[in-house]
This record gives sequence, C-alpha cells and structure tokens, in this order.
Amino acid sequence: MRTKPTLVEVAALAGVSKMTASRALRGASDVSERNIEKVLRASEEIGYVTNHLATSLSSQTTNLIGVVVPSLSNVVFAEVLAGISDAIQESGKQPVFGVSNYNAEVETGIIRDMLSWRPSGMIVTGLEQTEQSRKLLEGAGIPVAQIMDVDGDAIDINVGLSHVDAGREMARTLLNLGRSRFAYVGSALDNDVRAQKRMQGFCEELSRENLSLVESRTDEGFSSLPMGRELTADILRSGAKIDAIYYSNDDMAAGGLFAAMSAGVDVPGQLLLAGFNGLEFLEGLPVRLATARSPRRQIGAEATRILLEAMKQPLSRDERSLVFRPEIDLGDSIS
Amino acid sequence: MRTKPTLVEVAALAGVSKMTASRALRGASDVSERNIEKVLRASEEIGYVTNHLATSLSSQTTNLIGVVVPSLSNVVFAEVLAGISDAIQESGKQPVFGVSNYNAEVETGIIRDMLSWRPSGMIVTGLEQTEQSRKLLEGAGIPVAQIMDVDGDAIDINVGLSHVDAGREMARTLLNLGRSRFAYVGSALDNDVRAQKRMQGFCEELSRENLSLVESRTDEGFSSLPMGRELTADILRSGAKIDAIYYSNDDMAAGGLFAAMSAGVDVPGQLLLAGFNGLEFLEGLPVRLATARSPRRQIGAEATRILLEAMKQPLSRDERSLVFRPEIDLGDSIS
DNA sequence: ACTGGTATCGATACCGGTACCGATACCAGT
DNA sequence: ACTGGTATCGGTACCGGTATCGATACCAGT
Repeated sequence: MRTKPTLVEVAALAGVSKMTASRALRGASDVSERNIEKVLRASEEIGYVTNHLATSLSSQTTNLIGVVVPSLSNVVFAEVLAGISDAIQESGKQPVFGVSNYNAEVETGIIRDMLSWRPSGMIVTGLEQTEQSRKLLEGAGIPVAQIMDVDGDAIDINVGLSHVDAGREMARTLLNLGRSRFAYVGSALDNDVRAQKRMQGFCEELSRENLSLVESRTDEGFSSLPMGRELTADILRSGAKIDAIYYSNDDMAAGGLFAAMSAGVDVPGQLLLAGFNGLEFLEGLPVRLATARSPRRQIGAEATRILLEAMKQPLSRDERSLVFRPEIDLGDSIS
Repeated sequence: MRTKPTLVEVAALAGVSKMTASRALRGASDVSERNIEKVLRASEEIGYVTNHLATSLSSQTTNLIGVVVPSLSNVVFAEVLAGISDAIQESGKQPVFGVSNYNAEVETGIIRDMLSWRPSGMIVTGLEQTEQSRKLLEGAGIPVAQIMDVDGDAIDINVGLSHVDAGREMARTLLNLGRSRFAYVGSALDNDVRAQKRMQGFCEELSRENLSLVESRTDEGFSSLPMGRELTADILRSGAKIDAIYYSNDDMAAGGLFAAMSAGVDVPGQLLLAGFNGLEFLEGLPVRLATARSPRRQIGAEATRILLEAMKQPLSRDERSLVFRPEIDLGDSIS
C-alpha cells in the first residue's frame, strides 16, 4: 500500500512541470490543449486525487462551510441541512456537519474543531452560544450565520423566526377559537431553548387575557412521541378540566393524540391539540392536529445564500438578517 | 480583520522557538514546565487556534473519518451516526458526514471529495457502490467499513445484518402465526437496496410454502408515514382479501395502521402489519405493530471500533466482519 | 578533569499544492 | 531586422505546521 500519487508524479508522467499540471487540472487558462489532454490522461491513469490539505494551505482559502446543529434525530434539522445542501450546490463549497446534542459546551468544542480547519463560513443553530463560542466565531474573521431563532442578539448573519412570537400567535389563535383552559406539555426545557421561548410567548399571550396554564407537564430526556403520549395520559388521568394542550412540538402532540384516543377523549372537539413545526407525518395521522409550519428548509437555504454572498462582499445590516413567520395550520381543529 | 495568529507569533510572544511552542501545545515531552506555561499563556492571550491544514499536511496524517449515509431525514441513520460519534469519542478522531440521498453517483462524488481531505478511515453505507467508488476506496490506502448490509462482497470491513434473512425471518414468523395472504407496501425500490432485499427474502420464504404476494404497492419518492397510509388505503379499497402486510419500514407501517383504522379494519386481528427497524415511536402508537429491531446504534459503534483498530494494525478476515441478527418484535400481534 | 547520560531547545528540511513572476517561442507590423 | 504582443510554460518562494537531528547545558560517576 504505497502512498497516494502526488501532482509531481502526474506531471512527470505527462511530461510537464507540476505548475502546468496544476493549472491543467484546475481548468485554468495558460495551458495548451495538448497539455491539458496529456495531464488529464496521466491523472486518470495513476488515479490521482487532489490533496485539499495542500491546496487549502497553499491558497489560504478552503471550500469548507461548518454547520452545527443540536440534533440529527430531529427531522427538523435534517431538513435544515437539506436546505443548506441545496443552496450550497454549484458554489463549489462543501458543508461539514457537527452535532452538539443540545449542549453548549459540546458546541464550543465542535466550533473550535471546525475553525481549526479554517472554513470560509460557519452556520450555527440558535443565538445562545457560550461566551467562548462567540469569541471564537467573532475572531475567526469569516461570515457566521445563526439560524432558526431571531429572539436575541446575533453575531453576524441571522435567519429564522421568532419563537416567542410563534408561541404568542398560537395562543392568540386558540383563544380566538374559544378555548380557555390550557395545558402545556414539553420536554427538557433546559436544552431546547426555542421550545422554551414558544412556551413563554404562549403564556404571555394568555396572561393578556388574565389566563394562565391550568396544567403543565415536562420530563427529562428528548421529546418523542411516546413521551408526549405518556405526559398527556398523565394530565388526562388527573381529571383536570382543559380544552386545549400546547406541545413543544409535533412529535409530542402526536403522542398526545394517541393518549386522548385511548382515553376516549374527542380531538379536537373536547380537546384541541397544537404542536409546532408542521412535519409531514402529521398528514398521515387519524386527526390533523393544529401546528405552526416552520420554513426550515428555506431557513437553511436562505442562510446559506446570504452566507455565500457575505463571503464575496461585506453586507449591510439589513441584508444580514431575514425573519420568517411561521404559518399556523389548524388542520381539523377548524370548523 | 487581520489574519489569524500563527504558531510563530505565539512562539515570539512566549520568547521561544516555534518548535518549542509546537511541542508545548501538543503536550509533548522535551519541554520545560516553565516554557509550557509561557506558551500556553501566550496562546491563550492572542487566541491561537491550531491550523489543522498545516498539521495534517506536515504530519501526513489526519484525525478525520469520513462517513457517508444515504439520508438524514431517516432516523435510522441519525442513530447510526450517534453510534459512530459515541465510539469515536476519546479516540481523538473526528467524523465528517456526507449524505448521498440514495444516489450512487452522488455518493461517488462525496467519496472523492472526502478522500481529497485524506481521512484516516471511511465508513460508507451498504455494499452497492459504483465501480468508481470501489476503486477510489480501495486505492485510498485506508481502512474502509461498509455498514448496515452484509448481503454481498465487502471491500474491507463489514458490519451489519442480512436484510434478505430479515425479510425471510419475518415471513417465516408471520406464516407461523397462521397468516397466509400477504401484501407488500414499499417505496422507491430502486433507491433503497436494503428494503428491496428484505422484500426479496420475504418472497423467497413465501414461495417455499408455494405462496406469493397477493398484492403489492410501491410509489416513487421516499418512504413516509403519509405514503404508507395512502398505499395501504388503496389496497384496502381494492377489496383484496389479505391478512398481513409487510412494509418497507416502520414509518410506512404506521401509515398503514391509520389507513386500516379509518377503514374500520381490525389490526392486528383481521390484518397484521409488519414493518422494519423497531423505531421508538412505534411504542406510542394505538397498536403496537410487528417489526424487526435493527441494532443501528450498535452497528455504527462496532463498525467504528473495528475501523479504529484497523487503523493501528492489520486485521484478520474474521475480525473485519460482524453480523448482527435483527430481533423480531411482534408487539400486539402476538396473542 | 574527563566521560557519558539526560533534559531541553532550535535550525532545517520537508508535506503537496498554488501565487507570482520571469523566460521562451512565435508571429504580425513597420 | 527589429519591436512588441500573445500564448505557453517553469522556477522559486511560500502556506503553517511537524520530524529529525544536532547543539547545548548540566549533572553524576569515576
């Protein structure tokens, strides 16, 4: 298992200097057709694969864009990544993913690791980074996009939606539908800052009507359908008189639906269930629950677009931020 | 926004040579306590971040491990990645993810890109790569692990399970439960080779009893809960007399459950539904469907473990492969 | 005093590319 | 013939680290 072929070997085989070989492989000008041909053939023959380490070190630029998300088991971020991949296509850049598991310290480590590869841009999730993370990102001298959330101060580029507003808006909508006795079901509030903000906004809006949550259930661990089912079942067993439940997200809400079904509670008639995200799988459920559709794919794509632009030229304050509004979908809860 | 500080600047500030600074930062020996102290302080002061491009180029080794999976919106691979991350911890290595979208040509491009960063190991999904991918991987001179599937010829390391056997075993189990009129519901067979293998195994086992599928529905696009619901509804509408449906995976099966529920069909009494994967969310559904639990997190972890070992020393043929057996879980279908 | 060993450091040569600039060849124009 | 321009190449100096080896200082042992 010998070492991988280098550019000089390609050049030697093609009978040219390594500079000419370099130019030919990069499709640069200043090379004759004949030599391009020869170099390409030589490269093919010995199975040459360019060494990006050397390329990047030499040219002082990389085609890397670092992306940090809190989780992959959450479809939401998978779609954000898909949006990023889409937008990055054709740019010659290449995304590199990191997962923080909703842990800010882990995130700092990941950011440090990524920066050591000298990416030409960074995309991180949310606005709540550790002090150290912010310092690292600010000192990196590259465009940085913070996505998903806009409730707070951004370092540079900011694309997302206000989760406080999203919670508020859902509360307002449910109030308008005549609901008045609310419960909240969520999970691991410490970790998922955005879910927390939604609940906060939800409660704020309730208090404007002098209302507050009748019941609330949360649990350790990551949100999931079974957890939503269990917590909801617990509320139903308690006999609390409620007519709507706001969930931290759609998975939890779906679990709630099944808890209600097995308890013989009519959804949405007796009990309205509302989630967040607008995931596709909701459409397959027996009852179409209320939700707020977040444009996650778009967020990924637009953030990337702005980031790529910022890599070419400095952007104005306005150009550096983009706020989406979640679209509320009441599903079968409207009538 | 000046350029990032380099090692020489740290060394200058600390009043030592860059070699001493390099050694100090790497925690190597041959440096006095006093100088280690000085270098660390200097590094901290100017916010030095090591340049992995230079490190790797110079030392001719990277701490990168390339990982290619077909999809991220599928929780299965998110869990595989989690397993990989776990096992890679403490090794000093760092995983880099790529997503092929179930497209072999895309995968080849990703593999080429990754190899250009000279990773010290690669993990790819499945055994069906393009000829070019295989050549690239074989010529890379690094350990390569193919995961999830063991039905075929592996390049180097192979960790996973036999999907043909998994399909066969599920068929056998359902037959033993007295079912005899089967349908299959899947999606995009061309793309998901492993689902195809499961169906193939399933059919093979049926034919041993001189049986074959009564009905079969597939559709373009990626498998999803709504798709499972729709295709199942279609079968039910057709009035075909069946007593069991085998799905390409759990998501599709869950969709099938809801189709059955809204058609008033008793599951699993009249109609047994079986999926694949053993995803967590099944536990929250109104009926616990049959499934085969695949040890995806373990597969990721074990593949990584073997890969890391192979990077230290050559492994024997036996040590290079690991076959798991899926555990069939009949849920409520047993009685 | 001399020798050998240990601990600590620095100079130098790379790693595999690219940027930059100078060299060469050839041709048209005068 | 001479000049200037264009097309095409190659030499050299880096990029920012690490490997390697030699230099130095200091100490114990005889």
